[in-house]
Amino acid sequence: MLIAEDMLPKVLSGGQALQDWEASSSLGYYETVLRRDAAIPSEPDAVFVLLEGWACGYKILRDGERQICSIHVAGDGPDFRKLFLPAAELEFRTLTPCRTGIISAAGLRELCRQSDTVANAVVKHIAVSAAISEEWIANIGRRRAINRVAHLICELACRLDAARGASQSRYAIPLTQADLGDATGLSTVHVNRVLQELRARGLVEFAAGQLVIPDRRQLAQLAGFDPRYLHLALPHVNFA
Amino acid sequence: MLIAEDMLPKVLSGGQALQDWEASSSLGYYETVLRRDAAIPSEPDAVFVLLEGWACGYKILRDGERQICSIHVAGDGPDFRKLFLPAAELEFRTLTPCRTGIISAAGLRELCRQSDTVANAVVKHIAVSAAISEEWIANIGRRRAINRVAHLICELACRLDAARGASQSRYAIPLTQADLGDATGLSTVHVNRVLQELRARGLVEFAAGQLVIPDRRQLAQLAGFDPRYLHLALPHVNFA
DNA sequence: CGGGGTGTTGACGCATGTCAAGTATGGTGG
DNA sequence: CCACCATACTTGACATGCGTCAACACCCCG
Repeated sequence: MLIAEDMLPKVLSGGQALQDWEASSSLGYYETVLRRDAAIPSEPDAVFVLLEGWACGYKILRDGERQICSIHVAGDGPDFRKLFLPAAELEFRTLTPCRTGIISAAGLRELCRQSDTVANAVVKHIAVSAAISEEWIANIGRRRAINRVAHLICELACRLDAARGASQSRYAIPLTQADLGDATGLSTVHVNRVLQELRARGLVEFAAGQLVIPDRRQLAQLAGFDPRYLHLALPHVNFA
Repeated sequence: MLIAEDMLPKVLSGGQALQDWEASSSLGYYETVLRRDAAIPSEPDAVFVLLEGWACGYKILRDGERQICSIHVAGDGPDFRKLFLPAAELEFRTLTPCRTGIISAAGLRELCRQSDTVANAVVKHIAVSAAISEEWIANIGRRRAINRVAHLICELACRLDAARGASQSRYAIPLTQADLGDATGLSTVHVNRVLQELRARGLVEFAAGQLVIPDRRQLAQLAGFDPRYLHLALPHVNFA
C-alpha cells in the first residue's frame, strides 16, 4: 500500500487504489454515475468518494431556505465523517455530472486499521473540511457581501489550482448565482449585483460557468483571503 | 485502557486517564490554570484538553472584527485537529477561569496508534466539531437574528444537559452579549434587542450569566433546532 | 469613590432582501 | 432548422433588518 499520506483522495479519484483493494477484499466497492443536479443517495453503511465532477453538501431549513455548507471537487470524500458518526446531517447533490465510488464503511474502517497511511489521509481529510467550515463561518458571519463572494471565489480558484498543480487565470466553475448565494448566505439578486460590482472593478469576470480572475492579488486583498486554512499540498500555489 | 469510545474527553476531563498515561509514558503531559479572558497559548507540538471552564475559538478578520467559530466546555479538545494538520488557524481564549491539560501531540498520536478506542474518540471528537460548524454555517447564513440567537442558546443548553446527564431550565452561561454577537455574526446592540424580544415573548431570560428557559419546546420551535447534529451520548436529552 | 466592562436606549443610515417583470440562453422535440 | 420551454440572469422600485453611533445607566471591584 504505497499511498502518500496527503494523496489518498487523489489516488482514490484515479480509482487505482480502490480497485486494487476491491480485488483483494471481500468488502463492497462500486461506482455510479450521476447526472447534473441529482441527489447523491446516502447509504446507511457506506461513504462515497467523488471521482469526477462537482458536488455540494447543504441543509434545508424549516422555511425551505437552503444553505450550502460545503463544495466538493474530484478527490473529495464529502461524507467521510459518517465513518465515525452514526448519521450524517448534510444532504449531497451534484453540481455537474459526477462519478462516485461507494465504499462500505466497515471496509474503509478496516482499511484504516490496517494502514496508518490511509487512516491519516481519511482523518486529515475530515480535519481540513472542518477548517474550511470554520473559515466559512467567519466569512458569512463577519464579511460584507462583496468580500464574502470574493472570498469564496478565491477559495475555489485556489482549490482548483491545487488540483491541477499550477495557478491559472481561467476556471470552469459550475455554480449558478443562486448556488453562490446559497453558499454565502446571500440572495440571488444580491449575488448578481455583487458580481457586477466585481466585474466593474476589474477583479472577476464570471459568466456561463467560466471564471476569469485578472488580478488575483487584488482579489485576495479585497477578500481578506489567506489560503493557509485549505492546507493544500502545494505551498507554491499561493494566492495572496 | 478501558475508556468507552464516546467518553474519552469526559474521562480526560477527570484527569484520570491522562495521569495514568503520564505515569506510563515518557511523553509530555502537564496542566495549567488560566484566568478568565486569557489567551490559551498554542504550543507547536501539543494539543490541549479543556478540563474545567469555558473557552472559545475565534478568528480576527483584517478589519479587526472577531468571529467566534466554536464554544467549548469541559471535556472538549478544541484543537485536536492539530494532531493531523500542520497548523491551527483558530485562536483560543478562555471565557471563564480554566484548567487545561496540555498533551504532547506525538504522545497522543502514539496513544491513538496503540488504542483503537482512543483513536476513535479523538476522531469522533473532530467529526462532531465539524458537524457543529456546519450547523453554525446554516444558522448564520440563513436565519434571522432572533432565530439565530435562539438556536445558539438551544445548542448550549443541550450541550450542558448532556454534560450533566439531565435537562434543566436554568444554566450558567458565561457569555456576554458581545460574545453572543461574535458567535452569531450580529452586533452587540442587536443581540441586546433580540434578547429583549425573546424575554418579551417569554422564551428566554438571560441576565448576569444566568440563562432561564421557561419553555424549551417553544424555543426550539422558534430556533428550528434539531439536536441530532450534536451527536450527544444521551438520546433522552432531547430538546425538541 | 472612581473606573472599566457590561448592558440599554434612541435616532438614523445603509446593506441587503423582496418582489416583479423582463431578457438572454440553451436544450429538446418537431 | 425552428419553436418552445425551462433555467439562468438582469434590472428597478421598494421595504426592512440590522449596523452604527453616541449617550447613558449599571455594577462590580479595587
